[in-house]
Amino acid sequence: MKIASFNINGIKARLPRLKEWLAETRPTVACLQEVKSQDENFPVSEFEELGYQAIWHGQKSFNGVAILADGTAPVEAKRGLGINGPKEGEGEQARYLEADVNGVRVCNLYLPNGNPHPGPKFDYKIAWMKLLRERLQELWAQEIPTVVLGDFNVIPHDNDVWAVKAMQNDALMQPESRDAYFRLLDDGWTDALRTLNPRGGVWTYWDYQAGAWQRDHGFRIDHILLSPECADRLVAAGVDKDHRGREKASDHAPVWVELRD
DNA sequence: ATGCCTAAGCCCCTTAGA
Repeated sequence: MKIASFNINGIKARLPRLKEWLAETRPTVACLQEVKSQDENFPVSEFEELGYQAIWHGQKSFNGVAILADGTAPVEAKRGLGINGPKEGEGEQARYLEADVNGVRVCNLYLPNGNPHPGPKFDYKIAWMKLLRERLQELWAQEIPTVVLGDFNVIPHDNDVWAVKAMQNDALMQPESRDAYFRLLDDGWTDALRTLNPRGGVWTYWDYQAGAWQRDHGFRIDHILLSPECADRLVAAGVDKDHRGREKASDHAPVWVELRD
């Protein structure tokens, strides 16, 4: 089965490109981030026409996550990690959705960006990552075959970015962000793209600004982590890079893993 | 030191992204 993650940056603006990607690459499971739409506006019928069933956790203007499954209904297991946003009186942001599909637990996440650093948004990012780790430790203890994927907003290594200097003050590669990410890996999760591309140089994001795509000024922040049961089934992992270069593209490219059945 | 570019919502500019 193929499990994919795609930060679409607005489902309304991206719908033609998103449907095109689903039809061309036909993932078994597609996890979406930055849906940027309220629940009642989620275009579920558009996906049903393509043979996908879906669950979603929306929010007005920002954030929002969804899980699509080919020919079957994702069975929701958890919605949100139980942490409020960084603004006074703000409720929980729509950043986490977990479901079972074909015997695999899929954890779809849109991790807080954390800029500017330092500040309350960065503190929120680190707190969010701590709660994520606790949730993943629960799943680990239950020995559930699990895939954790999405926009982590963390550049793990220096060779995951086109120029370290350009990003060194950014929340995406602060030592605290990286430490929190590596604590997850130390718990035993396998970073699928890293495992198959240990020398780095694989990007999943290119900024809209300053000709970043044309200059290949990108970095890797969309990740797919595998529990041991899933890591044993890993046959391939990749980035659908050409989808970043199309008209009205997201600033992220889709990432995916292929697991043996 | 800042804008570069894009999306959404609401009012044509602001907020947020990374």
